[in-house]
Order: sequence, then structure tokens, then C-alpha cells
Amino acid sequence: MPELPEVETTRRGIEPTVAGARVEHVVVRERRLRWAIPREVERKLTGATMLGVRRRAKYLLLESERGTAIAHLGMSGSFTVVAAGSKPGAHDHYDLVFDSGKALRFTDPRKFGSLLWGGRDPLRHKLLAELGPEPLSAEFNGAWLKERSLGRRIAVKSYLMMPAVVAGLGNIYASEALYRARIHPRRAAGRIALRRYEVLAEAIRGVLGDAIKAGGTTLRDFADARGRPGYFAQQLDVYDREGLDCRSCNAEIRRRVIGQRSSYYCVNCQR
DNA sequence: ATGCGGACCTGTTAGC
DNA sequence: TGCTAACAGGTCCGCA
Repeated sequence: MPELPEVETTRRGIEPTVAGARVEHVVVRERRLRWAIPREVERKLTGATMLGVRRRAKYLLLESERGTAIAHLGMSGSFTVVAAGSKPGAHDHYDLVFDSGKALRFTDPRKFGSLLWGGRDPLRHKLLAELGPEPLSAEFNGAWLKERSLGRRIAVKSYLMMPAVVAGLGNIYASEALYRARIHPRRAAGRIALRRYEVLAEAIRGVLGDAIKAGGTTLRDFADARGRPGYFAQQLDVYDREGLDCRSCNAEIRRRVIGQRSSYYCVNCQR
């Protein structure tokens, strides 16, 4: 479900509720998410004042005066702002209950999400330390993509989905960016010219930026902090469009599994 | 070092 | 209509 634009949409949605709020208590109903929620999270956050919410890749950093909790939405997770004490549903695994009378509620049917303690320096946490540059930052560019790809035979689509190469580019936007850059998803990463990587880096920035503007992509069930869908699905060129016409050349969009993930592309436009 | 496949878990949809 | 199989937006980890 959530890729970088959806996580960023969530971040913007929950930030006003979280920032400045004091945590009255933390309710954990299901501790066994991807990793068990450490009790340290409840210990540290209870009574703490929250400073804000940052994002690194698809991780949400819930910053408090006593340190930072690291949350991930996994495949099916979402945060919503609810009234404190509102009745939980079957997949509502934890709440941060604030003294404002509101609560941040985490819902995740598949339990691939996580909540960990990142301490004072969360960027040094094992899960975050090795991440590549943020795709919307200046350090991310064609030269970086080229340099990291030297000699590598991995399909460029799979390469783009490695967290150490680009932080937080997911399956939808990897396909979309390759389409915009006119690069075939199975092309070996090490056999792409710097010039084309420059175009690709710009395409990645563009597609992510456009998706954030649209509030993310809702295919089946993504909803923001107020329960509203994102509208970028209407602008997708290839993802989930198997058998439909390429918007540029009218050839049929194909679907192919690359690295165990569905990839969509136009055989005519992408080489 | 690289790259692949398995693992985690549940819900929805396509197909017979 | 009902059952079963395939598939889903993530990504870590262990193995070859």
C-alpha cells in the first residue's frame, strides 16, 4: 500500500496532531508486528511531549523530547487521528493517546508494519543507517545512480527498489519513473549511460513530486490521516494498466514479474 | 559483493 | 453460489 508519497501524505496529515502533544499513555493491543514492539517505546513515550514527525525513506520518525520512535506502515498499515478512547477495530494494533483528547491509531491487517525505539539518534538505527539518499534531495542524481550501478547486472527495476540505492522508491513509482525515462525495466543496471540516469533521476523526482501533490495513490485501500483517498492513480501511466494503451504510442502496456514484483511497461517506448 | 528466494500475515479478487 | 488459488503498495535476512 504505502510508498514514499503515501507515507509523506500520512506524515503531513498526522504532524499537526502529534507536534506539541503530550502522550498520556500508549495502548498496545498487538505487540507482534513484523518485529515485537519493544516495551521501551511505551516506557519512554508515556508522559513525553512530542516534537514532530519526520520521514526517512518510508519510515516515520515520531520525535519526542526523550527520543524518537520509528514507525513503518509495511504493506497495509495506516495511521489515523481518532478521538481518545474511541473503540478499536480488529486490526488497530496500537494507539498513542494524547492529552489533547486525540489519539494516533495504527491499523494494519497484514502486520508487516513496525514500531521500534530509535533513541536520541534514530538515523543511526540499524534500519536507517545504510539507506541511500532521499530521492527528493540534492544528493540524489544521475551520477549517484551511475556510480552505484557499475558492473552490476541486476535489472534496473530491481536496482531502483534497493533501499541502499534510493530511499523509499516503491513498486508503483519505480515502474512509473522508468516509463517516464523510457528505460526498459529489465535492462541491466550497469549498462545504462550516465545521460540516461540523469533523465531517470529527474523522472523519479517528478513522479514522486506529482504523487505527493495528489495526496498519494489509492489503488485499493490507501487513506490519509483523515481517511481520505489519494488521487494519483488517475495519473498512473503504466502501473496496474496491463492490456491498456500506452498514453504516448498506443501500444499495449505489458506486465512482467521482475524480482518477484509486478512491473509494467511499454515495449515500444521503453528500451 | 551481488543477487536471489523465502519469510512475515491477512484480505480481496479472479477463476473454475 | 462457493471454494481455491493468486495476488497485493515492503523489505529484511540467510544463503549460494
